[in-house]
Amino acid sequence: MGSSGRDGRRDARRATISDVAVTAGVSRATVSRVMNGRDSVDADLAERVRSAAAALDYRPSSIARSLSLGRTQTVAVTIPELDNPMFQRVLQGFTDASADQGYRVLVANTGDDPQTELATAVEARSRCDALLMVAPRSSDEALHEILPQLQPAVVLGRQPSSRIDVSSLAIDYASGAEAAIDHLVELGHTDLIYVAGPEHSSSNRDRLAGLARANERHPELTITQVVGGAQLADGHRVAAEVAKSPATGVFVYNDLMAFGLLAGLAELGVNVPRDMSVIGFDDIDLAGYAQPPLTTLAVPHVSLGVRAWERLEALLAKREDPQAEPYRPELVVRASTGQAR
Amino acid sequence: MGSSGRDGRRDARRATISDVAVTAGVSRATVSRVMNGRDSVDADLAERVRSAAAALDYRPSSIARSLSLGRTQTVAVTIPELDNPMFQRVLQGFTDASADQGYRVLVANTGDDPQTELATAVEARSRCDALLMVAPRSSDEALHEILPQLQPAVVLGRQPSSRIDVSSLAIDYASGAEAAIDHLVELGHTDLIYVAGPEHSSSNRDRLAGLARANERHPELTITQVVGGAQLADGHRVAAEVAKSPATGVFVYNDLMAFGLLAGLAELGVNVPRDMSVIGFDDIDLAGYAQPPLTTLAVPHVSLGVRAWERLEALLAKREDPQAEPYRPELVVRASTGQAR
DNA sequence: CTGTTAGCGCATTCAG
DNA sequence: CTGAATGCGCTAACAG
Repeated sequence: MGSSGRDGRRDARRATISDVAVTAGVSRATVSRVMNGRDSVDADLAERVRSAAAALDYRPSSIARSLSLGRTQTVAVTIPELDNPMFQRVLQGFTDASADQGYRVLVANTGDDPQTELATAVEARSRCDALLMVAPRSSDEALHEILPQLQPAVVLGRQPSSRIDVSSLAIDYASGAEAAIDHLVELGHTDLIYVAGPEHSSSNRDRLAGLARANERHPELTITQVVGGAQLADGHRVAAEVAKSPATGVFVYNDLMAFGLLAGLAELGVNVPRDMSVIGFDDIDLAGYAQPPLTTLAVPHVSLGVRAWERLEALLAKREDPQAEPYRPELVVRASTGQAR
Repeated sequence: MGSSGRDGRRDARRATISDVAVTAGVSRATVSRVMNGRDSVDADLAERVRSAAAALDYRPSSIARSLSLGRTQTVAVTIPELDNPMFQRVLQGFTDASADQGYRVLVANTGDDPQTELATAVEARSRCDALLMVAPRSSDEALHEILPQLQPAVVLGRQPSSRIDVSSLAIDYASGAEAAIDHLVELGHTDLIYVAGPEHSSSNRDRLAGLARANERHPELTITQVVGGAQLADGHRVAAEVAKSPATGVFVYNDLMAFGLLAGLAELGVNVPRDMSVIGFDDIDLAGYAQPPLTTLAVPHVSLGVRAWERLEALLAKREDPQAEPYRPELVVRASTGQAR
């Protein structure tokens, strides 16, 4: 088995706890105790162990520890699109927060295929102590069926549409969309466009629900839907259609597309906000530096990542963690929206 | 040890290979062989094993496998700033490429402190089969000293300043900076500003070296350095200083700052490129949608991430992998640079 | 306080 | 082709 036989004295394999035990003249248990900072070890012995360990450049195998302890100090994160800046910010907050408590993060990009998402989640989870699913694409049913096996787990960015038995951290996209429309209404706009997000994404559906609610409260509104997407180019592509429309206000699925739209509108000579008010979603860093600075709905992705970790940590510690209310995006008014003429 | 005694028949612990062996009436070795797709197993037995496994919802413990096989199918990545979009793109390329070959990625955000960077790298590496260090901040000496213990490892975005005994994937920031200056010179600009990056970052030093070389070839140039940073806000903050300068061309450390600068300049009524030419670095997605679209030097971070994985994979397979030339950023001319008046 | 023993879950040599 | 035995490296009960 060992590729070098029993006595591989001169090969470069890492020293094991046994090696340290031998050279320190103690048992492996004692080495283990010293390495784990147990107090109940004679000072002399402890010192001998420490120097032996140093001499051999010994570092405990975390894999062996994992097997023995039954925990890995690692948490898995599944993300549908790792190229999405929003998800990356979540990852950032989550990674930093968990690192503070000695945990590492295993990332898995699930891609757009909902088929593989769950399989990936299961696999990634199996290597770790817990799981965070960011904005899962899978159906509610599939999710509910599999989540029990995945616990501790938390789901971020998905409305807990039925009674979901995992901790979930929702973002109230609907109320955000509603607030966007209300803002445009207050400015006197009545003919509106919604540049939609990915058709099957639940966050797009949520926004549509918000639009519907706003429309109920303001029956005089016209809200035309335009096929969008999620990327800069999608927003840019849509500019001509928006420009020729009689609408005076546009609510865009996300800031990225809003940026593309702003650029396209500028090329077409449409003045924002004079000729057209534009409002985005997310409040990415760049929003404040757009020309004109972009009015938008702020979603604090980094802090949501942090909160996701706090949830998970509570679960790991078997603490009760009260389900928080869905996060309501906050309106940030800048210069891309203005009074209707 | 087992918190439930020998016969925890009714607790929810995952089935182990032994459970499957018992219910299938075979040995654990046979189960192992079946699970790993060894052909040399009687079809009947194999079938019995498979159905037992299915019935018990058995999934092999990857931790136990790791210990037994001596490999984890996981690679570690250290990143100095996980909030840096460029590094995230590297991570994206790397994650997807490695996933294609059945590897998972463990991310570790090392933060700005070079002190902890190496310790983090060692710790993360110890859980994995290999390591990618993205743009390490540590000194060359420290790096050289520790890297041998970390192999297989590759370093991305750092000039192999002395003979470095790990695979490294360098980006030739210096030649990029030179190309930026040359571009401005060709447009007739002679009074130039460099909005500098983080003072101690090696990628900033590299750009400075490029500027020096360009200045040697064009002794008539004046290149004034302005204290910048790396973020949008830094670029914005610097706008006034740039605006009041007699310079007509600005080379900015990265696109993010260039964006901030563009916004600041617009607020001050400085027309780009008429009054001032601006050139960035990186070619982030947004660059083409800036107003005006940003001339910049393209660094293909995603593909660099992919190449980093290819390197690492070659190392893991003990294949020889020829050291490639440092990547030379490519000039992308858009509308933010123009003829000097 | 320290050493002995057993076991985490799996893969693999070696007999049979 | 199959099973028994052994080891991966570490931790934790249990004696002493």
